[in-house]
Parts: sequence; structure tokens; C-alpha cells
Amino acid sequence: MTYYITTPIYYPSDKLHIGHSYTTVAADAMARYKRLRGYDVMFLTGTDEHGQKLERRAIEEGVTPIQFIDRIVDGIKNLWTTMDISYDKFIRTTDKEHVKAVQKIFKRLYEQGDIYKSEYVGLYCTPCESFFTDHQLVDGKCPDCSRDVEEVKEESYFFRLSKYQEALIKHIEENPDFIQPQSRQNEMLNNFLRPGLEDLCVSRTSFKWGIPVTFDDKHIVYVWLDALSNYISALGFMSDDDTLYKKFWPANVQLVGKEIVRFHTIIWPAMLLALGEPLPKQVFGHGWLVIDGGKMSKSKGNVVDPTVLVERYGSDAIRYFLLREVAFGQDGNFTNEALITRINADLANDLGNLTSRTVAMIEKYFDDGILPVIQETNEFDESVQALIIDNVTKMEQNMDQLFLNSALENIWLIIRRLNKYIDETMPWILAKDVANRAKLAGVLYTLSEGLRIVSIMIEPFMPRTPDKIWAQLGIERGELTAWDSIHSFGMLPRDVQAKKGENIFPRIDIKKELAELDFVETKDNKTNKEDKISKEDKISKDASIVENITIEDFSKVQLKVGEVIKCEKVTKTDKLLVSTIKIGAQTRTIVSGIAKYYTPEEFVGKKVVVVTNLKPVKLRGIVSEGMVLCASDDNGDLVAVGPLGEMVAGAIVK
RNA sequence: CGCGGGGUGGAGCAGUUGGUAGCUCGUCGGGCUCAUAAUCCGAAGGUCGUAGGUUCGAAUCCUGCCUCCGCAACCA
Repeated sequence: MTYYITTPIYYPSDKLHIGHSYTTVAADAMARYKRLRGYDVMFLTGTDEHGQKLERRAIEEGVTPIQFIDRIVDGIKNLWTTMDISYDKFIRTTDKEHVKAVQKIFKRLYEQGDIYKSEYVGLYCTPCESFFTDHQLVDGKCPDCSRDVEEVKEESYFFRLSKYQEALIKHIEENPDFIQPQSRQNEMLNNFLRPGLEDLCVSRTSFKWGIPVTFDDKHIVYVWLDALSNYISALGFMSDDDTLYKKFWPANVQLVGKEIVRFHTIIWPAMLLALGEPLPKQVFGHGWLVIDGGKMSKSKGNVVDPTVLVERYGSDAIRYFLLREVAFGQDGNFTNEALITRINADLANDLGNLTSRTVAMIEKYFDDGILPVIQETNEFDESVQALIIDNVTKMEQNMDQLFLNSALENIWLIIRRLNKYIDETMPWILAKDVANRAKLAGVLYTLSEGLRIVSIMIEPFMPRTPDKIWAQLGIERGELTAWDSIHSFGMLPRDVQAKKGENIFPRIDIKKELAELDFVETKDNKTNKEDKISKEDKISKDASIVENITIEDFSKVQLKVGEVIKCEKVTKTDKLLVSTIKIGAQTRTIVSGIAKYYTPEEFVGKKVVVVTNLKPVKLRGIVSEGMVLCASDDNGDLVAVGPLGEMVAGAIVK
């Protein structure tokens, strides 16, 4: 039995954040679980190392692309080591084998007619170095700089994506498990497949950092064909030795974030269809960790660095939190408070404390901490055992569907039941009477055996904790820690020898910790921001340093006070308001991106400062004759600027 | 009418095929003392966004509306 699971390959232009860890930890838990179940597992992760952005980043830093990338990739591998990621292979798209495979794939698709050479016809603005489509243009001019654009034909290779549209729809409809969760499947069908696919441009000539097309070396292979191929090139597809490919492909699960479901469920399968290879059995698009309800992003400065957290709480705790807190497939909140609450409640109080009290009682009540073999059962044993076996079964079912959080819930039901069992049986009372020795030993045996079963069940999620529990229960890794040993209750020999150790999960002082985390993280994000700014300085030396201008320069800008006499929302936009503004005798129509901050009603009647000699532009079909001045802060919050006292509309601002 | 996902006790969420609304955290009261001020029991707290409809019966199906979040578009 084989099991092949992949994560996306990450783009090493920056340090990874907690979101990347989330995907990878989930894949790791599955890989570990399947190994424990006896599968021959291949767990692949890696990095996508080509493209213009990396080329540029390297230039900024004054190093070669590979020097730049090597450094980041080292960091990524270190992160995976500290998070106990048990990948079997780490692929880099700069690996020789990968490069060769991509070149062969490209050639083969070309030779069989699935890739053809054509011209990418685009409208190009030379100063802005950008292509635009027809409807992006404003009055036939560049939307960025309003200069003329020229029609440029760039020779490119295209992949016949459209040819596979019907086959894909059919495959998706016939294999409801192919795209999971269901909502993602709907999205793909409604948004992309049914409206129709366009052929995909798969080569570039505008930059060099990539895999050259062998038969036409002006071209390099563009990201799709390059990056997506990793899942099979890693197994030696089209190489001299494709035993791994034969063994593991098609993948059982390809785990991806929801933002890249489209590439993995349309472009990737189309490529495989073209190659005549089987499609992965499942592509699972999980949700995001959001911070305070919003997306994590560098500009917001709310990026969570997993290394900081792992250093403080250990990888098992972080892994547990990630997999427990959010329903897999949906978005979930990440907050430090939720993290610490979970660690305290579930790990310290429930699991950690259960271990402590069990072990402590065995040591305290029995000589040398060894349970006597003569034991008696009690009225609660049966229900406890039944609950354990039931939840073992349910946990396995949940794992097979990738419901990791539900699987963890099953485990915790057992843990809670065991804590309750202690109160029900009251071993400290039994300990007072020698006549109850056998009964007492029976209670502590049930607890030990329950704990042993739990310790095995948590191993896929928390690879370090089981050893600590086993040490306290006097178990060595072997038959007694094998997965099969949890399918029936009572595998643990009766003469348990317990030995108290350190608390496996110390309780955290939440108030103190939150304050410290806050401090550490703000500092981190700040330095990131500063780093970024200083880098930008390097590329555009003068852009970020504000130059002094003369009064003549300033007087080129004509500013006037205007009164908003009419204002409404531009239909089908989120951000645009169109206002009629009275400036002296004339009125003007001005479009502004302020709908998030002002309603049309409250904007009417406001006196604002308007740039009156700005070249008119068309926005969403409306000619905007000027600009309303607004102040905005780092968070993007925005407020319009107006005269502090009474002033007539049309007054000049200077 | 661009696409998709939400709106469930104070907070965060479950509710797979329609049959008296659950979990965790928090709050309050109680029990216990083996344990990491932990644990166990109990209580308060929800007309499941809203208005209709289907049904013997709907958080669960259908329709309209309100609202939030992503994507797309867009920010002179």
C-alpha cells in the first residue's frame, strides 16, 4: 500500500509564515498517520525557484539568483526541521532532474501538438514595461501613465488548455472527491470551466531566470509548466529511473491553499491529460488562517512568524493548535490568545495533567511505582473502554477524510473521559483501605492503558509528546506503541511501572505571555517593514527620498476649495464614488476611491480641496475631472481634506 | 443581477441524509484533593440574520431581502 501526499512548492522570495506551516503540518500529520498505519509513504514538499520576482530580488541584493535562493531555502528547511516535518523528499525546481523533466515534458507536448507557437499580441507601454488588454486601456492610452501604447507581438508558446475543458468537466463530475471541499469544486466549474478556458501562454522571453526551452532557447518555460511538473518530476517522471513514479503516481492527496486550487484543478490536470498520465486522486483546498478576521499580509504588518512561536511553546503545541483550531477546509482565526488558551486548556490541563495525576498516584500508592498484577475492575470500566474503542474507530474514519480537527476531537473525548473516570472512582479513597488494593490497581491500570492509547493516537499530530508519556509509563517504543495495539483495550501488561517526569505541557501565564508576544511580534514586523523600505531605497534611490521642490513647481498644481453638491456610488465598484463638485462658477465630475470611508449622503455638502488642473481620465466609463485630496495613514485609513473655517467654493488653495 | 463563502447563547465554532439546538473558552454556584490554582458536577444564557414558502415537522429544502468576508474589478 502506497500513499503519496504533496504540499505546494513555496516561493522563496521571503521567509515563510504561519500559513505555510499550516499546510505543511497538515500534510505531515497525514504522512505520519499513514506511515503508522503501515503505508509506504512519499511526502513531498519543496520550493518553486524561478521567475522574474526572484531574479529581481537577487539583483536588489547584488547576488546571483541561486545565491539569494539558497539562503532562503536553508531557512525554509530549518523551519521544517524545527516543526518536525517528516518530508521524504524536498524538491527544488532548480534541481537538475527537475529541469530535465520539464524540458522533456515541454518538448513532448510541443511535438504532439498540445503546445504551439503563436504570437502573444499585447498593447505595450514601453516606459511602464507593461502589457495591457484592450479594456484595461483608458481612452486608448496606458492606464498608468496615459501615454500611447504600441501593439507588440511577442512570440510565445501556448498550451491547448481549451482542448481539455470538456474532459475536465467530465472528470470532475464523475469524481466528486477529486476537488475537495465541495465548495471549491462549485467555484471551479462556475467560474472557470463552464464559461470556457483559454489557451495558456507557457513561455516567456522577457526574463532569463527559468528553464530554457530546449529547441528554442530565447524562451524560458513559464511558471505553470515548470512549477506544477514538480509533483511528478520529483518521482523521476520521464527520467532514466522512474521506479518511484511508477510506484507512487497518481498522488493520493495534493494539499493546496484555496488561492491556488484553480491551478491545481484545471491547468495541472489538463497537463496530465495531455501527457496521458492519470490525475491525482484528490486535490484538497484548505482555508486560510486569518488574523482578526483579515488576511495576513506583509503590508498590514500582521504576519505571524512560526519560529517565534515554536521557540516559545515547542513544535508539538503549535502543530496541535494549527490542526485543532480550524475546521480543515475552512478559514480559521489565528490569535495569540486562542493559541495560549488552547495550550492551557487542552494540552496542560487535560492531557498534561491527566498524565501527571495518573503517574503520581501509581508512584505514591504502590511500592517502586509498580502496579500489582492482581486487579479488580469497577462499574465504570466498561463504559470507558467502549468510549475509547469507539473513538479510535471514529478517529481513523476522520483521518481518512482529512478531517484532522475532528480526529483530534475524538482523542480529546477520550482524555476528558479519563479525567472524569478519576473523579468517579476516587482512587485516593481506595488508597486509604488496604482491602481495596486490587480495585485501586485496576483503576490505575485503566488510566495507564487509556493514556497509552491516547499517546499513540496523538503521534501523527505531536511527534515529540508520545515519547515523554511512554517514559513515564515505562513503555519502550515497540509493539506497545504500534498503531494496531490500540484496536483493543488491554494490551498493556498489568504490572505497569510508572516514573514521574517533568510536566509535559507546563501551564502558561496568559496575561504575561500575551504582553511579551505582542512586544516580540511588533518588533519583528517593524524590522521587516524597515528592511523592505531600505531595499526599496536601493532600487529607486531618489524615489523614496522626498526632493525639495521650488515654489514654481508647487504653483503648477492648482488647488481649489470645492463643495460636493451631489454624490453617488459608481455601480459595480466597491471603492468608487462619483461626485459633482462646485468650484466657483463651474461644476465638475470627479471620481474618487473613497466609498469605503464615506457614504454618498455624508459626503454631500462637504467642502474639500480639489486638484483642478489634473488631466481628466476615464474611470469605469466616467470622466473624472480632478482629484479630491485625502489624507491616509499606514493602515490605509483615509479622510478627506477641507478648509478649517468657512470658505467659499472656488477659493484658491495655496 | 460577476464568482464563492459566512451570519447559531458573552467569545470562537459544530450541526453530514429535515424530527425537541450542541462543543470549547468565559461567567456563576457546588464537589473533590490524586494532579500543572489543575479536575469533576450543576446553572444561567440562543425565537439558529430577516421576511415569506414547502412539510405533520426546518438551523437544516425553496424564494426575496439585509449584512460581513474573500476573489475579480477598481483606488488620479
